[in-house]
Amino acid sequence: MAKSIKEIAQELNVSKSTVSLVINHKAEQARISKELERRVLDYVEKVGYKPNSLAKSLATGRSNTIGLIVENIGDSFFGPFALYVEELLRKKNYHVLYSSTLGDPQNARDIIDFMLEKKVEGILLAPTVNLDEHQRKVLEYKVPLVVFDRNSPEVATHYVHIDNGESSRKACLHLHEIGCKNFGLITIDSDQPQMLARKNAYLQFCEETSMQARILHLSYQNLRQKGMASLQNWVSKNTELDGLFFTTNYLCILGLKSLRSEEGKNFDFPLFSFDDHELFDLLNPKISCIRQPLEPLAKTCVKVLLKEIDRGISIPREYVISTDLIKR
Amino acid sequence: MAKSIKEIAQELNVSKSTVSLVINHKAEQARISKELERRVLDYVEKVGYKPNSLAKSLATGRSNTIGLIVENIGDSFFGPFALYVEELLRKKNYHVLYSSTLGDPQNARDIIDFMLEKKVEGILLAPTVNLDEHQRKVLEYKVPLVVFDRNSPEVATHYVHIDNGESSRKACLHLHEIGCKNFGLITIDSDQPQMLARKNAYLQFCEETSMQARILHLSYQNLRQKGMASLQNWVSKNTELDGLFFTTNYLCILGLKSLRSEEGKNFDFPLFSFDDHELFDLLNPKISCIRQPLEPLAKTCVKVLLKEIDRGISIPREYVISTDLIKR
DNA sequence: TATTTCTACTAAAACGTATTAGTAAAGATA
DNA sequence: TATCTTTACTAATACGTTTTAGTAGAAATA
Repeated sequence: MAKSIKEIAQELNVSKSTVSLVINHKAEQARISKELERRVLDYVEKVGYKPNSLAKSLATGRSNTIGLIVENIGDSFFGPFALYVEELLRKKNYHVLYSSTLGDPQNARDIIDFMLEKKVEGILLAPTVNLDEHQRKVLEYKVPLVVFDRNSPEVATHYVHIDNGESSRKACLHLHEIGCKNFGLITIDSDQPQMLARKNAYLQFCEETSMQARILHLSYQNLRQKGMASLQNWVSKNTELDGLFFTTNYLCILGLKSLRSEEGKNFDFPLFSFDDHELFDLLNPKISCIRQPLEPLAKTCVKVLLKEIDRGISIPREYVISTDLIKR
Repeated sequence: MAKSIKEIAQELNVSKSTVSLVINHKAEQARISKELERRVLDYVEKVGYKPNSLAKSLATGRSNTIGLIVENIGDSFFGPFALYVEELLRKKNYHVLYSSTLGDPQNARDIIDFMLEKKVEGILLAPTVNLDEHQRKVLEYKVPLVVFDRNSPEVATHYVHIDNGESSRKACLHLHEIGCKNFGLITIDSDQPQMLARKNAYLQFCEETSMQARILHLSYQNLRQKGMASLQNWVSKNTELDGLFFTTNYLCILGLKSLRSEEGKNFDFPLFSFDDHELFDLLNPKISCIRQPLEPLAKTCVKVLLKEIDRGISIPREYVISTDLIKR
């Protein structure tokens, strides 16, 4: 069905080179006559020629594809983020090969390998833990790499992120201002740097204000099943609590669900979420939050990556995007 | 950095064929001696050989990639759906080249062309309107195509979907049962078949029960800006309304936001959404809904597509997945 | 008229792999 | 010892492009 340049050339009684040159708008520079150019162009149009991208990439070394590696394409942060990325890249004639790691380093490694094999021209990565080796590998292969959302301090890459510490501090101040003098922190039990930064800012705040630190660590594994129970348990034990700060929106949602399901026992203290959610402004209690501005985040990632691709790999830098405090 | 088979062969003083055969576990069938096999294997391991997928695909005709074309990877239906698809395909050693059409047929056509050029082995498509030609093109190119969520009746493809009419009818019956005798329908102003089916079932229901049909059509363009106003306006004009049926969840969310923002004027009739949402069970008023079971949907899509890829293109069939009515 | 320069192309090599037909050497058979 | 098999490989071709060096013929120059 799909004709190749070779076939087209035979059918037109010209050489493959001629056809290729014409197709790639190099007729003029290769001194192909206008007549022949037209003849080729018309025929190509007529048979509906579609280039074989694989062969093309093999010959040129360019795949026009970039890899996007997120934690979970289905969640309310990465999904919309991915959409922005795709839109921005579409304009530059790039396409996206994406994959979700689900936080599993082995998945992440497989994905990176696959993308290197596919000869993506650059990779946009939200790393899992234990991914240093593979990030170095990408760099060794001279494939531009931009890391976002979190990073490994041990690997020197371009890194686009929000200021987690500062944002977390803003959150604490806000809670304090509206009267919470004993709010607790609910976070995920992992050493993802961005989570640690959020937690540390809270700890620091506690120290400064002499507030007692109350932290619940939940594990990402079977969060749905075990998380709710431990959260309920923890809250009912810590009766002095007068506010909750969730270090990410899915924890906040979990919190809402578990606290809600305890009928009767209506808690009435403020909840705060790191990361907004489409429906947070419809809920009561009202949920204030830190919002990561997705579009600037995506724009910066794409801009930095494309620059690396165009101009060659440069000295790694950090790009900090400031967050918004949404009071509700 | 990345060594090729050719280089490896030279460095080992053997032929390219030998290296290739060993790498592809065909040493035995090609009667390569165990010793040489080991030698090659060790060396390949040592230099960290990574095959060039492009060259490989060019030679074998297999890309191990499938294309996934959705409307919006960032939304709460397609995002999680995509995650399921990816997971299922990962197990079969396939990867995903995805793209969002945003409902724009021209985007969709570009995406399809790109995927054909990339030699994806199959395409999973949620079509936009006016995409018949390009769907036929995919079929002409002998690339397996499975369409989901919506289809064009004019093109014969495998089609995985829920029964929109029947589900919509279930929704109407539910609303009727809980006492709504005058509920209206809010839908999108487009001729997407699944939306039409939902609307038609409502109309049919109206006829059967002699309920007056009240329908508001909103346009997808600048929904966010204009939609809220027209919705508020419509609801306040139709004072007899005692329930609202939204034909999709983003409309329902829009509805919630616009109705909510009218302070004071608290409406207290039931809302029903076609498509669930992560947070619907946390809202009040409680939102009942039709839930499309994402996992079965994704499983069926993937299964059908892989079968087509394996066994060759077969006569198009429809696969209907039944929905759940979630009462809240 | 002999040489140079243009014109309008084409031949050939390259990208990195898979695959099939072929082959030299050793071993088995008669 | 002459022929057939088997062993252990390799040479050659193909996949579909891009790109560079080359070339035959015409036109211009000397």
